[in-house]
Amino acid sequence: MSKKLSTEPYKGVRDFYPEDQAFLNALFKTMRTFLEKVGYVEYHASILEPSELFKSKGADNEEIINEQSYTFVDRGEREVTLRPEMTPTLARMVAHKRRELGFPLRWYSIPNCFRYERPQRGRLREFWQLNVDIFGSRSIYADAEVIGTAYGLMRALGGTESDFVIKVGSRPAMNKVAEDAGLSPETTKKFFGLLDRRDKISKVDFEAGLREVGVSPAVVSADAVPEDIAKMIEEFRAAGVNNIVYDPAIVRGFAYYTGIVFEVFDTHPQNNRAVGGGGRYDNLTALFDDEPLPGTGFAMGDEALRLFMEVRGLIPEYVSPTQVYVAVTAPELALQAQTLAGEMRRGGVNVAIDFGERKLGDQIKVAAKHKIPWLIVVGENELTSGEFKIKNLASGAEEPVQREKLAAFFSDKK
RNA sequence: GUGCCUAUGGUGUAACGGUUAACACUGGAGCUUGUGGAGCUCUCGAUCAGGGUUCGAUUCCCUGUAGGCACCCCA
Repeated sequence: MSKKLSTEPYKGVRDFYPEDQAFLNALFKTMRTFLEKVGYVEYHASILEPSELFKSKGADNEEIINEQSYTFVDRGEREVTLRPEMTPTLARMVAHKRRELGFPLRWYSIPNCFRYERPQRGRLREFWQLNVDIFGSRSIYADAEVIGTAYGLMRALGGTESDFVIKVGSRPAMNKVAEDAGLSPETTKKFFGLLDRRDKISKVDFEAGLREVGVSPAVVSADAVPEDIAKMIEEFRAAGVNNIVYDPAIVRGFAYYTGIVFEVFDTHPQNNRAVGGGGRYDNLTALFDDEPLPGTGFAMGDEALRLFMEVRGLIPEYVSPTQVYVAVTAPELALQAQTLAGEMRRGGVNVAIDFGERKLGDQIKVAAKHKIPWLIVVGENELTSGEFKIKNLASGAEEPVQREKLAAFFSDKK
């Protein structure tokens, strides 16, 4: 006997069974509805990009491309990469048509991305990542809008203000701290790395590290709020948004950010993690042309959001998109059941039928197992009388309905 | 890349180093001849791989593999 294949999915990627896919779809639907309400439009692109797109962001990122991406050579000797993030693609698309797009531009996308790394809780090799960006504005109100949009989305997903906190930091402010302290580029890098790690090390170690690089702990305290951020936080307060705070340790790695940066943190004790983050970048299209195009935006991962919702019971119970299951009392009636299903479908109802190969009890079982809310039995009696009993599988209640009124019965029960 | 933990049917668990690896759920078949999504009967199905210790290994040891978690990194 030959060795059978494993039924496990490839390392770090997920199978989406109908219930999983239903959740993902619902999550995306909430995202789309909310973002389109506040003026964003959706774009998309291929998952494949030439590798060089991800290589040129800066010397520091060489390693990321070589070791943490899916890169291979195609049959035409081109080096290609499965996108590990969407921003370079976005920059490419915007730069490609910048003369005809019209700014400010509000775009969003929900791409799947791949990163070659060891999977762990909340971090997988394939993930979907909402990307929200505004191009063509230097206004701090664009930054504020992006932060407010992240806030609004968290609320739209069912989060309350105590469920998450948005920590806002400032690259320029920290650059100035480094400059005032007379730090060399290497020491500045060390300083930023220290800031990034602050929440993972003790306060004593953090402050000792600061003194080591030559920065006073006082200037990186949460009390030393940069003026523009203080004003922004105050304006959010006035608008009734109270969980946005200044945090000097938010610097977002060594990425392309040049201005305000922020991260959305889950406050649940068992789920203390960033669910997303972003900030301002003013030089992104520099890869493609000479005229700088400012932008600001953020990204959120599907798995981090799912965990956020899961620990709070915000994930709704699955119900099949199929509204009605048509059971038949004998195989010979399958065609009649098809006809009936067709009538209901024309009336806008989602209907699946059984082929009558198994007993009525088993057919009911299948409908219940598939979480289909309603059941209709097609038998000789019903076909003759034209009256069908509609069974609610959740409550067990039954209700007689005339054949021609079936579709109407369900039309208000979506 | 580093460290820690885990590995028994499809799923969740059980088995002091000692009979034929047990139980529940799920799946399949049947009975109850159209409301029985229940009940009853039957049934398919597992010790990750390779070494070692032992009279005897699911159990102890080693290696490998896989998975999980944390670190590194996090675009």
